[in-house]
Amino acid sequence: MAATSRDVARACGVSVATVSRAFSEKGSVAEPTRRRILAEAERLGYLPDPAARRLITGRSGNIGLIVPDLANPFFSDTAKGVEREARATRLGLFISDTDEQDRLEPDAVRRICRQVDGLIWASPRNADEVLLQFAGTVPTVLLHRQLEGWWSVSTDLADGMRQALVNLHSLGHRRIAYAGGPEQSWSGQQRLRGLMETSEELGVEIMMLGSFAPNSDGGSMVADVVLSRDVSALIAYNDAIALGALSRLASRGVDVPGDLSIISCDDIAYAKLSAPPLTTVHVPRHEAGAAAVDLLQELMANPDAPPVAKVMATQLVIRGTTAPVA
Amino acid sequence: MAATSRDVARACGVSVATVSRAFSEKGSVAEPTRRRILAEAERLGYLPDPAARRLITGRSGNIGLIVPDLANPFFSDTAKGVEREARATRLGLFISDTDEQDRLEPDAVRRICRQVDGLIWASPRNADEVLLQFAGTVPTVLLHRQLEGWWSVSTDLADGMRQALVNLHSLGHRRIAYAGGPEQSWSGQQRLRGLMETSEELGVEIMMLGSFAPNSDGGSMVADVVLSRDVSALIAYNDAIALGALSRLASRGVDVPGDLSIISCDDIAYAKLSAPPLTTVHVPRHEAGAAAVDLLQELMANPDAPPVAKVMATQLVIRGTTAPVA
DNA sequence: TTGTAGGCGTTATCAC
DNA sequence: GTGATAACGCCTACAA
Repeated sequence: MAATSRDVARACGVSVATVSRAFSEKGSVAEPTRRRILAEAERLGYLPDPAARRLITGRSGNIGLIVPDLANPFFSDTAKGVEREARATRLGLFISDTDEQDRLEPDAVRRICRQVDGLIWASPRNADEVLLQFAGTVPTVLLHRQLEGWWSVSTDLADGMRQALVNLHSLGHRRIAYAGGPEQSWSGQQRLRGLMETSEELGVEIMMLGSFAPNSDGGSMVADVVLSRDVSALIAYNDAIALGALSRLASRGVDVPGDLSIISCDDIAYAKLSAPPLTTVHVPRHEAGAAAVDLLQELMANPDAPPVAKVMATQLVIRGTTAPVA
Repeated sequence: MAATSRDVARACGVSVATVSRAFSEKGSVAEPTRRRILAEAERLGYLPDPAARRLITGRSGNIGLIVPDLANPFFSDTAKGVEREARATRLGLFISDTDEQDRLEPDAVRRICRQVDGLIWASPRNADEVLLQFAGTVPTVLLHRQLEGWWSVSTDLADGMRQALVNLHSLGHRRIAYAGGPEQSWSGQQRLRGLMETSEELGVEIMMLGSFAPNSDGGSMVADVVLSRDVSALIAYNDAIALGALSRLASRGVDVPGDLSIISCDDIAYAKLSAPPLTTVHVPRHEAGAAAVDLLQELMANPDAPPVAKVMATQLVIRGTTAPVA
């Protein structure tokens, strides 16, 4: 059995209250007494029980993170950013993965919210109403998504798409296709908005190829579809699709970027390792995750502050899958 | 403020004890009473407070996972397996990433162990002594590693290396190099053992290229080193190294597998998307993660049971980076 | 600066 | 089957 504050108190000849104060960092304890207590605690292996502490203070020192898929590099990088910042600020981290199933999210929130002081919720596709049902339950920062009245950290995908389109346009491309991802995706809508606005601006029309699974299998399908159309450039929803497409295109003997230029979105680690390396819109996932923790701390410290919606910049990274139009 | 058992009790005209029993699934409560309580609880939004429950029962319903790097696909796939199985068995999951720094692990364990009923610890490189110092602290299952007297789930990398070497040998390769990873790595030692035993068996000698960072940058270095040696095949520590090498080799105009065959280890998602796709030893990370949760549950249910060291099979997957020797 | 005492929300132990 | 009550380990007025 682990030592309790009583054990330490007895061993030091003080009361449990003094032991508690010695550990709460702010109660006033005579310096020699504190040192004696800390030493004795160390010797006995005593640390305050988080559950007991939580019961009375109402705070657990933990935060929660809900993501659709930890095995997806986009989200594992995000989670890493959250984890690192949480660790740096001495917060414990609870993680729940919902296996890309929106309907599991409410249960995940319910199961997690009593154990944490705040929640970071990456819900790319769930309906606003589902989120709203948890308003006020637990301090929450949305990640990779915005919602009126909520705290959030998102990335400027609309501008990312603008950069992509402007770049293709300046390379002379006029017949450009877009392969979209899941239709309900919030960030997908931002991409679309950026694409629409910019295509109007530039006076180019974009051929919509439809909605694809945001993974390499979806990418294979994209490759076959795009070859059936008369386009010189492709913008893909994300790197996974682009990598899948690239692989399929190679096996069909298509030269990238000679026959077709490709730009995608995310800039995951393997984007730079493909042949040729992907030109892609860098999305600062790690930084977004860390920022979400910072915002959450603000929110937890001041629950009545007006919501902050932080938007992080994206940046086109030009590599090997784009070239001037033939 | 959330409703408490007292609120529900009052609303139902019963005692808190009965409410508690209605939620503990096994206490005897008259069926109509239970239904009334559950309905009222639902209405009030009552759920037992996990902290209070933990304080008295001593169990939290949570488990912990410690991994070196969540952003590394090897570990994020592992974590995903853990998460999914934990969710399936209704266990909460605490995650701590140690940023590949062994010295952070003890602190991570200490901070996590009071909040969980059991721990899954992926420590590829830390010294046995560091682990032993936590013996008996909290039910623990080691992951991707074995240690005498401990519960563990690992994968048979020695056999994986045997399969790789036998395959290269049967393709006619005799001048074979090995690019290793971190030297203290437990799984690295298993790879080495498999390589040694099999090379002796087959009567081929293996050229040791040394120790490299297990990421794509390490792979670039491997590429340059291997080109300075007279070999026809390369075995790489993991896919990240192989992918980095492949990329570098392509830019140096080396034909894979024409000039050089490559086999690596792990079979991460992007292994099949490179050009050519990687021949690699499949390591069942997801399954290993899930198995660790199962084992941990056994251990938690019966802390005095003799330790189980589960070893999962690996399997060579032949794709495009290997060919008969020129 | 330190001690005393009450209570956080739940479960376990008894009676009834 | 149900109710009263004492823990669980800690924090926090309040008193000294």
